[in-house]
Amino acid sequence: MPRPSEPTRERIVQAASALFYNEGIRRVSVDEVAAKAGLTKRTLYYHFKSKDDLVAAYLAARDQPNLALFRKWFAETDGGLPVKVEAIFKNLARSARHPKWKGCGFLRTSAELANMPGHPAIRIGAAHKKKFEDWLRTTFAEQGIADPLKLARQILLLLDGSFAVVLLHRDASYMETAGEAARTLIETALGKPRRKQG
Amino acid sequence: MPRPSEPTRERIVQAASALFYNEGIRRVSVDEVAAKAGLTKRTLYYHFKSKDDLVAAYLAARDQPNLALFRKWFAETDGGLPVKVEAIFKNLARSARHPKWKGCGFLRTSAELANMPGHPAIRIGAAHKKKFEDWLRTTFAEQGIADPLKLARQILLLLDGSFAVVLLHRDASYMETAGEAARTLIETALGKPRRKQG
DNA sequence: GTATGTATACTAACCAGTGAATATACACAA
DNA sequence: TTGTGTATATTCACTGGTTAGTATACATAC
Repeated sequence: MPRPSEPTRERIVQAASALFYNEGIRRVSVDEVAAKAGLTKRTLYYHFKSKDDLVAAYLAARDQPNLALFRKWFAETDGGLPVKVEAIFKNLARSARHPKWKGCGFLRTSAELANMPGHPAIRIGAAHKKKFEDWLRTTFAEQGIADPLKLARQILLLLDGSFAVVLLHRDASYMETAGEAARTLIETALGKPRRKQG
Repeated sequence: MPRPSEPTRERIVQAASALFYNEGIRRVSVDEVAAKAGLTKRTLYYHFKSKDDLVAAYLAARDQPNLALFRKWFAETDGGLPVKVEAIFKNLARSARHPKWKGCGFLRTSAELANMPGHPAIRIGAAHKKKFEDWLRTTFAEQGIADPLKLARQILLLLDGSFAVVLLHRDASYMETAGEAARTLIETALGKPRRKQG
């Protein structure tokens, strides 16, 4: 039965996403993705020209929803800039306590494919992180922060650090530690009255 | 020619380290490791009971030298606590600019094997990071920091974040950004006179 | 003459990608 | 209304290659 096409492609990406995120790229075979999507490998290769292409689609599908979530958490939190940013980390900690959580798909893919620097999936991951950084930088600039780019980069480092450390230790409390560090850095940049952290 | 034994085992670990770090765990076959070590796979399986065992040996061999390097960079830098810690990041930035640099072997392995939470390699990685954190915590405690554990965790987050971000973007300047953030956090914890970062 | 160490040759499974054929839906003609 | 061509979509069966791990035999040192 032809003529679905877009739904089919969507279904393949859904299946690929679940498998690649949970098991890793190289661990998952194209056959497994096809089986999970309920079709044959040959059909999958009709919609995607290679496994690399499928991996790229997996990450591309994560880009917008991920950023939207961060923006939502930021927007729905009442308070000043430090509090709103810290809220992102608190919400992330909640996600990370879910048993199926396995870190950041972009970072894990870039780690697994580190021997293929030009791989499309890595470019998509890099662009995703740049978008997040840009959003922070713009937000900080609007608040009159002196060096908004530097502060945005520092927050990004804390975010990605917490992804990596929480994945390694399976201890989501690091996510909250990162949030506190972010708050301290933002308060310092704002020139807020100093207050020993603790 | 029998009777070398320990040198042989060592040679295998050396070969495995180069390959696993450069190419990734699942990408590298046991045959490749054996070939690089100049012997057959069967001999390799005489010294290691499985590939997992070999992966564990690869990371175990990285543990001490890595920590020693951080301690060395810290010790050989003149100045206060913030400057000495920042020096670690500066030295790391220099390493990261080397073309063969591919991030932190512990983090990349934990990302690749995230679907096997009990894997020995992940436990070795977690223990390694704990050792680093413990060293920082002890050092901070000796300097009278109020909450040395929290600060040590924050620095660890920045360190591992910079590993991840620099690997993704291939831009070692993030390592220096992380160093500045570390300095800011330490100065804040020390109650130093506030100074807008920038 | 036995522990230790090494090599040859193999198994059984897996995997990315393809060749050839087929089925369906729809446009258009009769 | 009915037949027919064509692009779209799907399947079966296959290839050539790779992989972790092993059965068996052989060599060296002490």
